[in-house]
Amino acid sequence: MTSSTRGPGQRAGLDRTRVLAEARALLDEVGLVGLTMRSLAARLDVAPNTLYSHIRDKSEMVDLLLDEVLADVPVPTPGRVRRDPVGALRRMMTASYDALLHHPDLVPHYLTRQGARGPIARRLGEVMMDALGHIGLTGTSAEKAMRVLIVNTIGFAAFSTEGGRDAGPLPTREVRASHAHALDWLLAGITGETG
Amino acid sequence: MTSSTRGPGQRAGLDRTRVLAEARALLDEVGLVGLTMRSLAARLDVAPNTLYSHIRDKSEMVDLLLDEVLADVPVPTPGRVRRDPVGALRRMMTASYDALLHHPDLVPHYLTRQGARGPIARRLGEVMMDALGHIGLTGTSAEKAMRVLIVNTIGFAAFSTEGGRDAGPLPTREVRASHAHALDWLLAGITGETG
DNA sequence: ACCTGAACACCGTTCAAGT
DNA sequence: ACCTGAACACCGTTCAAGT
Repeated sequence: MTSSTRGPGQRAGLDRTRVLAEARALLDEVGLVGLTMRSLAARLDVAPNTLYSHIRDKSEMVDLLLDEVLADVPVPTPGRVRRDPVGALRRMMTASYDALLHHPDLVPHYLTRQGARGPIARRLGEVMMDALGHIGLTGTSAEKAMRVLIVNTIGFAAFSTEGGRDAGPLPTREVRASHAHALDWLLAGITGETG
Repeated sequence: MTSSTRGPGQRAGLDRTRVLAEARALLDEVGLVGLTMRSLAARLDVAPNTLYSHIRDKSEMVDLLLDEVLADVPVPTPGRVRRDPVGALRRMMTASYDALLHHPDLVPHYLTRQGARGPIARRLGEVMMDALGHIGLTGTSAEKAMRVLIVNTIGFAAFSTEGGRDAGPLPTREVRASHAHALDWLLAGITGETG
């Protein structure tokens, strides 16, 4: 079951996407602590070092998983962003908060590692800059506003998930309300910036 | 040098405070990644398992270090808090931000673990609640405001120190400015809460 | 190109024993 | 009470070799 009889040279039918899909599944089951190169290899029924044929190292794998989480965040259309930029920002940040809550273990890494720097995260960043532009912010002040919103979201997501996957039914209502409240305060500050 | 010739039963003159002091020194030198039970034992010139005579496990040690970092935050006097509660909050959060920046590796743990729950952190929390009370907030709304301010500070500290101890001369000016700006927006929202 | 066996250089922690 | 040797159950990663 754990390691079949397969000699060197005999394929196991693995590819990069399969490895990543199984990594995500394993992450959901056992958390980041349980997601080791060796446990992932066991699940795929290959030797641990086989993974290095498909992935550079563990940190690359984690980075890819981080970006995938953000795929659950709906991207508003340019028209919608133009018509209601503040609402678009509010929805994006709330959806991001919810997406992050589904993967408590990963959250701290968004703040630590360059984290949200994969293609999906970059796309979200572009849309945010677009929305801020419609509010009247550009350049460094827009970047500052974006940082503020991102930190608020990731910070509260991390705060909501203390202790990883053991701390009760995920978003204690109070913390979720705090995130929404802080978001409003920040958006008020950001829009007031231009007046 | 690394391991002297000492038989079982022969004391090394260790105690809990000495262990913690040396752990903090080692942390400053090599970062959290380099702070292992074995490296700390080597520095103290004892066997690795000796540490368990003075500390329950590694997580307890990290928790104690987390709390120690906050000792650098000046606690305002009750009179000062009464006279200028908003200013007191601003100074406390800014000082906390700066203190956290001195220990980049530790920052994510303040959001992840119950983190800031040691005696020093609890004392700071009490003073914050006192200040919020003078502004006019009590109960759950005061707790919400406190959460918002704490998340903002820790979040930006984490954001300031991407990649731990390798990312340039610590606070990129822009991020530090963002923290100050967000702090003002949040304090404005908090004080507006009561009007 | 994909996979293996074997090994390297580590971890945190426990257990029994010594003084 | 404090410390040791030895061991357990792990890690991530590399290297040479096989098809």
